[in-house]
This record gives sequence, structure tokens and C-alpha cells, in this order.
Amino acid sequence: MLIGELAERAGTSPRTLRYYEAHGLVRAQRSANGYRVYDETELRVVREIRALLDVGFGLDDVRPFVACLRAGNTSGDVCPDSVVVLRRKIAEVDVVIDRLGAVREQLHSQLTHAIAHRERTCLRRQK
Amino acid sequence: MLIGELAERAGTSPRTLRYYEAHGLVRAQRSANGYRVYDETELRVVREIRALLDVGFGLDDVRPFVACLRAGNTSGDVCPDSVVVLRRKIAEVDVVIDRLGAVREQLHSQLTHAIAHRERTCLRRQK
DNA sequence: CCTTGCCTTGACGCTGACGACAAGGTTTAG
DNA sequence: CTAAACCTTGTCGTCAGCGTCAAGGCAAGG
Repeated sequence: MLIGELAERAGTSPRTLRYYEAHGLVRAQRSANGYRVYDETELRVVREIRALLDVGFGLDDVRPFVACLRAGNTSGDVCPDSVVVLRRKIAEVDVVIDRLGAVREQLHSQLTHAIAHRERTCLRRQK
Repeated sequence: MLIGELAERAGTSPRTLRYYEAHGLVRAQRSANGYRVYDETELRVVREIRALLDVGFGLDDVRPFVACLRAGNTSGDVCPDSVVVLRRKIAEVDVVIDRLGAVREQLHSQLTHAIAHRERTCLRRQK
């Protein structure tokens, strides 16, 4: 499997795969002419990476999951390092959710205030 | 009031104020030697900008609020354009909160799965 | 032989809100 | 006289995850 095929099967681009390789996440054999050659394992690795990035992970967060897959596990989640990252990420998400909740509250009250102000202005105009 | 003083009073940096000016948000008179000179109104403008950026607005989102203040209003929130942006931002925040909630769910289930897997492994080892 | 369509490395662009520095002018205090 | 502490414009760097050329090599079909 060459880079174009892997890219298509994983739903991404060759550029992206080279990028992952440059950052030590994906590995490739080389054919005689220097082309990157991948096996099915790499396909699963790339899909794991994509799934985690989509959820808001950074490349560094993904490393333990890739290592876990390479260690022969069916899922990248089951290794201790992955679990640590999972817990941390959940905590991070919780923090952001809380913050956004507070922001939402504030914006809502600003909006309420603005509407109330407009009401008052209209009423004064009507008099 | 020169740029350094305004920066300090607004809790930001001269660089930032020049940046806002370059993007048409803050205005300054010029003294004979070419220094930027600000009045109290600009202080309020800068504080409005900062408050909104802190909440996750972009510079473009802030423009209507600044215009609203410049139009003589006590609050930047009360003008129609500001209200439009407020509503849009609240909607955006809602979307992100929902997405993060789903992400949190997914991560939690991954974590649960990983823990369960580890339990099974330990049990097998104990046998 | 020539085109088409893969592949290679290398390098710059992008988004946003600035930080950091360069190289210089001004004003004030000692 | 000079150092300190302001100010000016201009340019590059930052973070992340790539997109988008550029310039070239390799393989196969007509």
C-alpha cells in the first residue's frame, strides 16, 4: 500500500501522513524506488490518530495510543499511559465546559440588559 | 495620556494597543513629536475590547461594540449590531458546549471500556 | 517519445492576537 | 554630557495541523 492509497483509505491526505511520520507517529517501509510502503497496521494507527484529533487531542496526546496499538492491543485505549491521557483530557474538557457555561451566562445577561435598555428607550420615545 | 499609561490602565501592552489601532478599533491623536495621545473614552473602548476578547470574541466581533460606545452609549451592548453579535456568539457557544458534552461522553465510555479491559486482564492473570 | 499519474523532499502560507526585537528619535533628570 | 525611560515604525516569531506549490524522479500506456 502506497501513501496515496493509505491516505484515501484513512480519509486524509498524503501530506498529512508525511506530517505524522515526521512527528514519529506513523512508520513506513521503503520500496526500492524510495516510495513509502504501508501495511494494514498503519491504517489502523492512522485511523486511531484521526479519531483522537477529531475529538480535540493534540499530536502529543495521541502518542500513547499509537504505542498501545503497536504493542499489539486491539484498542489504543487499554494501556496505562492512554488511560492517564484519557483522564486528563476528560478533566480538560470539563474545565472548558464550565468556562463556556459561565461565558454563556455572562453573554446572556449582557443580552438581557441590552434588550431591557432598548425597551426603556422605546417607551420614552412613545411618550 | 500616552500609550504606556493607557496600556497600564487598561491592563495590556503598548504593542497590543498599536495592534488594535492598526485594525481600526482604537483611535489616537498625535502630539507634536508624533506620540499617540489618548483620552478617557479610549480607555473605556480598550476595556470593552479586552472584556470581549477574554470571553472568546474575535476582533471583528468586537467592532460593533466599539462603534456603540463611540456613538455615546454608556454600554457597548445596547446597539442593534451588538445585539446581533451577542445572539450569534451565544449560539456559537451553545454549539461548542454541546459538542464538548458529546466528546466528554465518548471519552468517558472509552475510559470505562479501557478500565473494564484491564480488569479482565488482571483476573485472567490471577487465575 | 510523450503524457499521465503516481511518488520524493523542501519550503512557504494560513489563522489570531499579539511578544520580542531592531534601530532610531525625544525628553527629562542628574 | 549622558543615561534612563519614554516613544516611533517595521519585521520576524509563536502555536498546530496541515494546504499548496516547486522541482524533480519513476512507471506504465499509447
